[in-house]
Amino acid sequence: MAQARNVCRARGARLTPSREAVLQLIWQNHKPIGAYALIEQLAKLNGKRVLPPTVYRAIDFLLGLGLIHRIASLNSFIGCPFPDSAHSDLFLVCRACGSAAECSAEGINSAIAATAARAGFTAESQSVEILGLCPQCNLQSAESAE
Amino acid sequence: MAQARNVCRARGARLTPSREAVLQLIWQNHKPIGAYALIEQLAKLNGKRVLPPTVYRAIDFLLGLGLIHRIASLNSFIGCPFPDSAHSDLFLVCRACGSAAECSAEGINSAIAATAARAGFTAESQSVEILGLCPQCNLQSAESAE
DNA sequence: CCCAATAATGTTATGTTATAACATTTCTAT
DNA sequence: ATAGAAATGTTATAACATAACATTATTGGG
Repeated sequence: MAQARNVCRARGARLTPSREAVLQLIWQNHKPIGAYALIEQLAKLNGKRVLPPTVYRAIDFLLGLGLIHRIASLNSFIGCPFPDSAHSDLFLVCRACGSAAECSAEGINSAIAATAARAGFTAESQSVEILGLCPQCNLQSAESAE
Repeated sequence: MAQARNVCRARGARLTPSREAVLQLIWQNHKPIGAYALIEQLAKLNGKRVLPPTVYRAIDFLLGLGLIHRIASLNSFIGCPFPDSAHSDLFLVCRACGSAAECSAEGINSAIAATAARAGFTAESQSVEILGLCPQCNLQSAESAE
């Protein structure tokens, strides 16, 4: 959270209470969480109802700063573990437990850059999501299959 | 379309008229198209109203056979140009014109496989979408900036 | 300090995407 | 012909997201 404050200060952005609350909730979850689940949790915390624009605005703000990421294939959001450094925007999404691990993978990014360049395409951002089984769930499914 | 029929025959699946109609529409569009746009077009073709489950079922069927792909970042669907061969599921999505070009990029797939393996993750499918400007739109934006 | 400009939030309404659940029809193989 | 399976029709609603405008809070210039 201190890190988040630094990022905001560096960019002249205001980490207001409601934005911070959304960031907290997303960070506490170690899995991607949907906007409406955030709405519910926020309503419970605040003791009053919370409307969609409230959280979507906070989400947009946090996405813009790179403090969270959107997992397009799940319509949900997850905290970014390295908000200051450049990152790959690459996720290993487990279909069993719903986790989404962000990976740094230089090889992939350079391969993507090369592919885009070859096609004459100017890459601006990317969404790379690998769906499968995380190590834990993989073990479990192997056990249950015995 | 003959190709589509072959794929179906090979898999013992039935390319019924409504599935074929949806496939046609997706193929005719050279850009990703959303489910509700398909519903409209299909209704116009058929001269009667079409309900969501109808197209979503066709979409699921076609996705299952690899005849179309889902572009997660756009909630829309596009035809697969190489339905029989293995493919990368990698798209160059233009934010200006909305096109989505499917790329074969061996380097990326091997890099992804290596990253997943290193993390002990079993990859099953992937969604790799590069957002940016396609060559045509790139030129145009360069011109208009002069 | 006050005020105007800007930024953020509140509020109402609605748009867009997707699926659950169950009824009916069509197809297939015997 | 007929039972079982596959596909489609139908109703309803769930889940995700934003437009548009009103109000409040913040900040910087005077």
